[in-house]
Amino acid sequence: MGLRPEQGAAFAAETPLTRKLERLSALSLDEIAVLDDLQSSPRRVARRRELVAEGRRYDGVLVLLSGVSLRQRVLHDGRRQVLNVALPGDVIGVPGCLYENALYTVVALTDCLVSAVPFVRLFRLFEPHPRLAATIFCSFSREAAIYAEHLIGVGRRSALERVAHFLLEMLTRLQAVGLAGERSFELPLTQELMGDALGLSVQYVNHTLQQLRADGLMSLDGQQVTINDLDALIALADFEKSYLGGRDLGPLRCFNR
Amino acid sequence: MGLRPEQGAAFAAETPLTRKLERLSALSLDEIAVLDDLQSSPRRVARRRELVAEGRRYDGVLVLLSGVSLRQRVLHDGRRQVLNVALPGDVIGVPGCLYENALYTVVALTDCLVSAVPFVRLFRLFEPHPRLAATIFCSFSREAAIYAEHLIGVGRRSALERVAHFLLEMLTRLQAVGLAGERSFELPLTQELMGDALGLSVQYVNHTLQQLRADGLMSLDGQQVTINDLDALIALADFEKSYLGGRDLGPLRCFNR
DNA sequence: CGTCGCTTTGATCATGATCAAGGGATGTGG
DNA sequence: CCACATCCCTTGATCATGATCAAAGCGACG
Repeated sequence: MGLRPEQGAAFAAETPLTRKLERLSALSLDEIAVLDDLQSSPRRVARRRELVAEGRRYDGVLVLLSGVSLRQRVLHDGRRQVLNVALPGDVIGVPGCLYENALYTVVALTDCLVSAVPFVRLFRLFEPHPRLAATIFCSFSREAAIYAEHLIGVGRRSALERVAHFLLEMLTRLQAVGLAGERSFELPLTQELMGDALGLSVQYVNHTLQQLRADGLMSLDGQQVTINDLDALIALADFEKSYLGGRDLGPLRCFNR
Repeated sequence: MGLRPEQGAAFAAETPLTRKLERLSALSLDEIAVLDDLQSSPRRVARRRELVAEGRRYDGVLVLLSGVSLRQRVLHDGRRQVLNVALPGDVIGVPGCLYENALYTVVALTDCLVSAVPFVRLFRLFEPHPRLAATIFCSFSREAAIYAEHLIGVGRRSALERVAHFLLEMLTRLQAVGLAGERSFELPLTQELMGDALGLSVQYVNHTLQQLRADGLMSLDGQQVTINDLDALIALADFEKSYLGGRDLGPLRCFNR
């Protein structure tokens, strides 16, 4: 569902991945065709199933076409850390699948549509499409920036700031793939999972959300989050969205000459 | 100092970077020559100077040849999060420099020797040396794994586990570039910086180190750390070193056929 | 010899965890 | 259609991990 709704459109960025990469640097029709080809023959994965299993070996990555999935690690005593939330357009398996044995588990939070891209196909882009390859590999490297930002949050932000930051990140990322409104979106995680992502207990996440609501910064109706005072929330969270996007991928400038 | 000590050696992995990449997959003499060339004309940077300034624009990355540097972010109110410790052989500027404006600051902890590698030169490797380019870009992507591991630590490990994990990571990484003994190394950070890396206060880091010493797991003499009971420390920290290395870079297998 | 940077110590405090339990929803099988 | 189960949110009480504040010791270095 939702896969290429406007099949007839002349040069629309059709898949979420194309859409995302387009935000980094303009793509040629040729490159878009290559990307589309990479995402052909998608596979359906049901809720709660594992997309990537820790310890297994993989020969490629997955592109998430629709749905939401979670990268996580469970420690021996059951404590869990959610490393990242993958939204449509995200690539699953970086960096976990770059190792002999996958480092993390990725589970489908909702039913997902994914397309497998073997490493061979990625590396074969080097020669005919160096610019596209560079764009893709830079976006892989940027993965690290999202983790770094989470690290800053978990390491040095208070619970309130963390939750606020998380909400802003979700809003921004969902907007980037057209899944959120101006100031509202549907929260894809339970409060327990938010806790596991933010290094907090369920109860404290709940408490914190109530605090944000009491302060009039946001409101919650079921899973529907509405940000009431965007500026105040941004100030509270010290949110700097540049790490999520940025118009022209800096390093790619050198292809323009 | 320490740069290419054995100039005459026939096929020694001479620079720390070559050494590191060699651990991922065997390099041809040709590829080693290219790497050496990338690292020619190093620049000296004094202690405390910034190698990368947050907000500035960069057109390449730096390879750290010798010395230690810190990637960090300072929040508006002065709280600091140390994101990573860069050791010889590490590439500085991923992912921070992949943005229009650098996301993080990198400061030299000791005097450093670095070599600048413009993005153009990296991308020019695609065509003549696809295998090498793949190795380099995969190692960039793996950067994310180190952050993810830190995230797990800061999010879900106790202070004791965190400090233990940090010590083990330093030991392993320093060994990889020949800067540590079997079970001892020189700690390149002050306790305050360790705190900023681990999301702890200075005093508590101190307290925790004393606890580890009292339990006979390690001993400390000035900056010299000695691990007394490696197995116990590994068990305590739930340390899984595969994220730091791993013999054959999984995705590169496809070049072998 | 004084100062600066770092470690150490101790006392007090607060953020956020844990434990325990109740309360809707939604779903499911009898 | 109802009993029951499950999943998730919510509330309150208590507890502990680790922060903060304050200050002293201790080299090294100019």
